[in-house]
Amino acid sequence: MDVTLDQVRCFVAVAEELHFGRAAERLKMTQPPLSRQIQKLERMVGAQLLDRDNRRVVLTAAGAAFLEDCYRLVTTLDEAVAHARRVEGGWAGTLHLGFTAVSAIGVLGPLLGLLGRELPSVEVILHERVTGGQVDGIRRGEIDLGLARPPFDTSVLSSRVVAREPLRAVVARDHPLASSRGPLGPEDFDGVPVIGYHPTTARYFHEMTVRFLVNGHSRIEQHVQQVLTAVILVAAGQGVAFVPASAAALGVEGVVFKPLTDLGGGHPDSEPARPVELHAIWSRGALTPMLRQVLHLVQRSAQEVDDALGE
Amino acid sequence: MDVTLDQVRCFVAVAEELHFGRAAERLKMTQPPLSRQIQKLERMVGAQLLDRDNRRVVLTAAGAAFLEDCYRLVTTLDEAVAHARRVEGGWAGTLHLGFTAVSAIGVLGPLLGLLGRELPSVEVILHERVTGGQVDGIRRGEIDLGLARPPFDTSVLSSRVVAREPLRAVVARDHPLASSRGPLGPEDFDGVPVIGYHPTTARYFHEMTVRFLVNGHSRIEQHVQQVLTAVILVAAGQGVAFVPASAAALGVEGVVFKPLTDLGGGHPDSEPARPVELHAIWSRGALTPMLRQVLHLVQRSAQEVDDALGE
DNA sequence: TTGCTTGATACCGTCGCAGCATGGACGTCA
DNA sequence: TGACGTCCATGCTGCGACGGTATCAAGCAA
Repeated sequence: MDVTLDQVRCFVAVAEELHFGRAAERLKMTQPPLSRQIQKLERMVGAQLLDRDNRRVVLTAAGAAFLEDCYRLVTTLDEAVAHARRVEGGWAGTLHLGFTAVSAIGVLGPLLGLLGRELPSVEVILHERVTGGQVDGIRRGEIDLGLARPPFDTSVLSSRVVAREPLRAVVARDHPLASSRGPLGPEDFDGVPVIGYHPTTARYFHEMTVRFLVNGHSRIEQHVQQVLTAVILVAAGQGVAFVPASAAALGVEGVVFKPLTDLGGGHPDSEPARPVELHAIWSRGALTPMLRQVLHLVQRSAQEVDDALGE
Repeated sequence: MDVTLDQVRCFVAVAEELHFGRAAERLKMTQPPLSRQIQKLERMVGAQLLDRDNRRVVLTAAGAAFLEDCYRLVTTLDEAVAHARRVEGGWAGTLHLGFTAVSAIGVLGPLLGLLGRELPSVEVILHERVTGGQVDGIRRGEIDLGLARPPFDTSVLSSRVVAREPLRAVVARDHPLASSRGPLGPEDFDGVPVIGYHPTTARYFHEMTVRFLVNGHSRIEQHVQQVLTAVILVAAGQGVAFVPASAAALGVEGVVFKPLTDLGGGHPDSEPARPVELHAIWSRGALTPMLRQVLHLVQRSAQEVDDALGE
């Protein structure tokens, strides 16, 4: 046979009361079965835990040591149950969060702050990957939630817009366009060398660049994979590039960010003024309670960032 | 109702096998009651721990978290049982060890070393007290084992000789007796001022001094309580004193230790050559398993010290 | 379709546990 | 000193919980 938690609870009661009658009362039972449980426990443990004659009950050294461990035992159990409930409710656990190196600027920071405040028992593990890598990670179960750019395979992924921001042109500080007034249109870049993006690994910005320049006569000369690379090449005098407004936060020296005329013809529900979208993505059907919790916070975080920008 | 350890064990088995049939086999039971136990556990915990359809079983996030805690739980229980057994056998626990400041020199060190090696799970708490204080401590349960000088109240205390050593005379380096040859007898101290001990608080050395000097004509001029004090007074030129041979280890400068002629008429079973006895004492009837273990080591330790001295 | 696997359910027998009554040892009080 | 009270242990009994057998239902394979 084996030691039972009931026996442990009985022992704790008796050890604290040092009196079988009162202990039985506390356990809402009668004294005889309590005596038997203690006897059985002592037999299982293989040590005399209580020294008792007909007059008094005292803990043996072994009993005192065992009592300490019993406290730890019941505490551990209570915590285990509470923890399981919290995890089930999404209030605790581990969140594997994917994000893109530059694109999440201005979103990831506030989100992590909010997570730390609102879900302190959730451990966040960050995975910096490009959009494609995040999609693979989600499919393999390595990532629970990603922050990435469309488009996604909506048959296996669910998504939600987290942030929209304007598209900007980056030009070197000594470039003629740097001193222009007002928003720039596609025609302003006629004949200007443009740093473009890789059509597959940076598909989103590639298409956005192409869409902006449609019907124009500029020359797309490079195919970088990251926004940061594009900005650095601009600073090096290699041409101009189109980047999300938040790229200004990268702090690259020697470049200026210029507004653009609104981009038409994007997704039907996109805002022309802020066409660059960041989405939260997760495995369709794997909307765990924790993901639900986190998505609420993602929305709140995006809202707060929006409000701050609106001021 | 309440969570049972059996349910926990069932859950661990299923969570590890991810298969009710195999888990049941491992638990030496059939599958239906196992299913019921898991259901009941989930009801008790208040969270779904296993996601199962008719084809496969997977842990939920809550289940994975709970599993970790379950491991801790059973480990804690096993350790608690093992610990209780060790304590009962005297292999672990806490030992309150009393000793006298100077008298235990040469005994306490080796004993503590041996305890640390042989009973590493026994925590030793030292209590430096004079013999009387140790006796009180034992009576109050504050001390388990004392290292003290006779006589004791043998109706409540058991004792065992731990060490015997010669009595020596301490004299200042520039004292006439310092350069004498051979053992000194009582007559050598005729007319010499002798530092004596307090008749009640240092009864043992008081009586030993008086017994040695019986029929002599020396003057006992002080009544110190500790051996160390006596040696220091000797160094200060206040006279000579009688101390255990191990007092040489105190390292007081400016004194020399001189052998004495054998002391007759001590206890019937005492050795005249080594009349100063150190006893281990404990509460009669409170010979716990741990005390038994420790007493063995005390004997071994004394034996080793004796052997070392004999070389 | 049949057959196999696997978890859930129904039903039943048995074992264990709790409760009741009592015993036995010890202290207390008149 | 004997009657009484206290307190833990033990014997006995009834019930409830648990495990086993049989079966079902769902999904996959050939």
